[in-house]
Amino acid sequence: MTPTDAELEILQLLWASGPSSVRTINDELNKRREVGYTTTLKIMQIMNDKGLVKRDTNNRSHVYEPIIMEGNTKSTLLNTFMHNTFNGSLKDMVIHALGDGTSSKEELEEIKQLIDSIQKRDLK
Amino acid sequence: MTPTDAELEILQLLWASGPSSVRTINDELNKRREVGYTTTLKIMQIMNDKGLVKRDTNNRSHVYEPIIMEGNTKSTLLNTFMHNTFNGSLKDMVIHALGDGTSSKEELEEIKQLIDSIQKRDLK
DNA sequence: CCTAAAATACGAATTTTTTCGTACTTACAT
DNA sequence: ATGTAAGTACGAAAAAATTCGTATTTTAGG
Repeated sequence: MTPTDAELEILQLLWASGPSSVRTINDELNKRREVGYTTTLKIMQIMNDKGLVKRDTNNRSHVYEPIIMEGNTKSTLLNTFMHNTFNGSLKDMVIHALGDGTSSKEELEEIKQLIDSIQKRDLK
Repeated sequence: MTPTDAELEILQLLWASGPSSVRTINDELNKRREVGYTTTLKIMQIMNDKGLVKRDTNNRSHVYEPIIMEGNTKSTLLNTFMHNTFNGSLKDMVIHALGDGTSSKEELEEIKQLIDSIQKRDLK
């Protein structure tokens, strides 16, 4: 199951901070924009129903924790997006990502090294 | 204005094939999945209202043509996605795109060359 | 024990996007 | 001229995602 946008935003916080209460997450969200507490609560309950997270209900304030893995989830989302937008062409996507001139020298160099390390890995 | 998923799918066809009638586009879509003619018509009318395309109504069968540019549109979509999913980190995104081992040797090589050409370009 | 603060539960309203039915129009072949 | 095939127009239903109000529950402090 793949998360919606609102769910993804919360998952990112959970992945970054570890198990958290609704209060904590809602406070984080409200640093960015105004969101009602029950809105955040509801989304997190839905995520629980869907099996994206699990929760510990032992204490009054429930603690939510991601079940789905960050890496897998992002790869799936990326594949879907790449398919929809770039007809599945990684190269096309990279052209658009790098080609607008906003990438720094360092960033380009880093990415080349990244590819090198993948190529070395694949040899083994 | 950025297109929805259904709009993007149609835009891709228009970008690829040039100005087209609703009939043509709907036929293309139906090679992939079943879509009602009036559904396609409606989306294309909405796109016209939004200013994503323009249309020539001189003939009975109207001919639609994209107004928004393919490159710009895809870059915008990519930026939004990268922001939502990878916290704006191009490097993280590339890691996920390349790291799952599904990229061929050739593809990796091509992308390295792509980066090289960008680096050369940026020197000038 | 009682109250207030802070949670959860849950239905429902809203918003956005997609899909489609129906009415109307146009062009053409007979 | 007229029937039919192929369009367009448009409202509204359906589906998906988000937001929130209100009722209820829980807990800690006085």
